[in-house]
Amino acid sequence: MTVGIKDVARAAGVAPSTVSRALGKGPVSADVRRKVEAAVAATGYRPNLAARQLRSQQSMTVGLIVADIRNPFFTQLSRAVEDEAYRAGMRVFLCNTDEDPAREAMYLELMAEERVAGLILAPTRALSRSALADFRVPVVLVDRNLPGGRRDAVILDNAGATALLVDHLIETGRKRIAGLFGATSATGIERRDAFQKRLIQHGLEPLAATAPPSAETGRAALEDLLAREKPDALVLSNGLFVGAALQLCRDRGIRIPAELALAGFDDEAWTSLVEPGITVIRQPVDVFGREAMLMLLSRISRPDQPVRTVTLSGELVPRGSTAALRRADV
Amino acid sequence: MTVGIKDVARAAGVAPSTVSRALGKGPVSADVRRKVEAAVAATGYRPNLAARQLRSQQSMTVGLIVADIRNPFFTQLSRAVEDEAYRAGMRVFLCNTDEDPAREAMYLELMAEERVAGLILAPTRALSRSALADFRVPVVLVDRNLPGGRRDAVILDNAGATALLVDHLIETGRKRIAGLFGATSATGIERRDAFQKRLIQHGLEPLAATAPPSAETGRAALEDLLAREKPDALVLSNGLFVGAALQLCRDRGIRIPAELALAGFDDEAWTSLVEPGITVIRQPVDVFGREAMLMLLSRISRPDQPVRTVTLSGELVPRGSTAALRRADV
DNA sequence: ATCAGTTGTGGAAACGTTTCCACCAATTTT
DNA sequence: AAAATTGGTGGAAACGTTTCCACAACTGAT
Repeated sequence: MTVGIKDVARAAGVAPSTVSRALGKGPVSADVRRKVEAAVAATGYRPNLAARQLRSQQSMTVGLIVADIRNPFFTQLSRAVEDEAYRAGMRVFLCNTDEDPAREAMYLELMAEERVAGLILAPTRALSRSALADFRVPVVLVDRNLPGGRRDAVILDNAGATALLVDHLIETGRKRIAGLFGATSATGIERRDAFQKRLIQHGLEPLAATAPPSAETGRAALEDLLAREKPDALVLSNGLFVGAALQLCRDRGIRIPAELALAGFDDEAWTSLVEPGITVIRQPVDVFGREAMLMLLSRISRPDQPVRTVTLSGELVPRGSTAALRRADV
Repeated sequence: MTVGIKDVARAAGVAPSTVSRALGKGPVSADVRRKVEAAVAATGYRPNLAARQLRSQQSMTVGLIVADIRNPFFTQLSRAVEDEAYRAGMRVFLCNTDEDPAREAMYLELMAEERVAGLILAPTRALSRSALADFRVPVVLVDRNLPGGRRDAVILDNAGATALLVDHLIETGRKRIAGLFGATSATGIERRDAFQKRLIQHGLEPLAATAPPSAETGRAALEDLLAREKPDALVLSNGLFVGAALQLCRDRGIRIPAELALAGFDDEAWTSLVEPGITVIRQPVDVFGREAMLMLLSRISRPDQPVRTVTLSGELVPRGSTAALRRADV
């Protein structure tokens, strides 16, 4: 039925092993190579990846497990990873956990069974230590680090970026600054901690809350936060929350930036399309992806090299949502 | 080094074939099943998917090839497909062509070599007929059909949805309606044709242009269209173009809807956050994904069943960007 | 009590490659 | 001129499973 390497060998009048070498990198005469290529074209032969992988005991695919495929950060990241993988002649197996630890565990297991060459992972906070510990394949963490720092990782300088946001809000005259942070990621927690620390340094009260990263839970947490704390500024730890906050303001008729300033993470396209534009931290997403893939390739080729952590800086993009207060607005 | 089924067999005191049956569905005694499970836990055994697939000649993974992973339509689609696949005990191998026919051809080839059980595909218009013709695995097209209609497909009623948009603009008083459509997809072309046909039916001049689906090319085409045709309404065939059009209006100070009405496809979250909200066609994206996966499973189980095409309807979501013109605005 | 059927088990072949080994011929070195 | 190296090739083993086959030990029907 399906045409295998033996059929090609027969068609070319050589041995199967010779076909394998001609298609791979082994030394073959120009004459044989020509004949084999002709036979491949004639038979419509396609190598069976499973057989190849089984015998050669190595795979050309790497896994990429992201927490939320709908988040533009992760889609852009996966594109960048894929581009770099393509450049290195590798394929990417993309999986989406939806911030669900059970699903994350399942995909981790799957990757192990696939015997992927390596894995790039944006872990949930609930990722059990052991699940990764008995994982023999090279792993690079991206966007989210794990306590212990025993793995290669490429992450944002969350403390620095959060401080940029807080300082900016204080400079523009805000005094009651509240923040909502993602509960399921190390990133969200790091940003919250940095937020609290920085506000205390400024002698202000840190009004922080966390929520699971969905539009509904975010909105509920925000409603609670606004009612309880009456803030004059809001910091949001991801693009989803920024959207939820803006929607809430629209529904309630809360004026931005006069009544409430808005600032957050992730420079999604629409943040500059709304009125006023939203002040955000822009992350070098493509660099995240590229760097993670290169790091993984390097770890694959030399498994025992020392662990590295690459920290990238975010950039403050000030827009109308945090414009300085004029006398008239106060 | 790596623990195989033989090691488990030895640990459990049974034959490898018995382990295989215990882990699979073959008949085994409760006693043996218990022993095997204990041995698996003790040895940390993980089945080798490549070996399993090679021997059993069947794969539990399906491929999903989308044209642009950054487009929310496709990310939401892939989530829906994945959910449904998960429910059926299958995995999804997600690939992104970036609307590039060369890349599409490469991934098609890859899927064939992977021997996937089936493939869901959003093809570019440039997809060569032959590339798919000598493709033996079951294929379901999604979002974009191919001429000939010889494949299962689940698509939008593009003509109907476009007519909804055009009629709505005419009802709200627009006379010079221009449209920009994606050049790389069958979908874009179908929408353009329906656009032109409907306008002609109304006795109006169809001002249509096409462009490759990127923010830059879209913007350039829009600038040209505005300068040349001086339209009072704009129809955009995808979310990317809607964003580009809005950005252009912002930059030029063009007032919406007074000077120019905006309406398009894809109900992305931000279209209700901007002022005014954008009138759009909402597509049942989750249904697309679910339906495509079910269709694929059905085709896999009965390869010779007749070809089906499922056509879904879009829903008009009228917002401020196409508000009726008041006297004062004219 | 014999026969047919079922259930549980082990041994061995098979899936489609790559790679090891052996070999030969042609070259280069001693 | 013999020895050593090199380039090219074929044969066969190996990768880790599943599945086919054979067989034994039961079950229930004749």
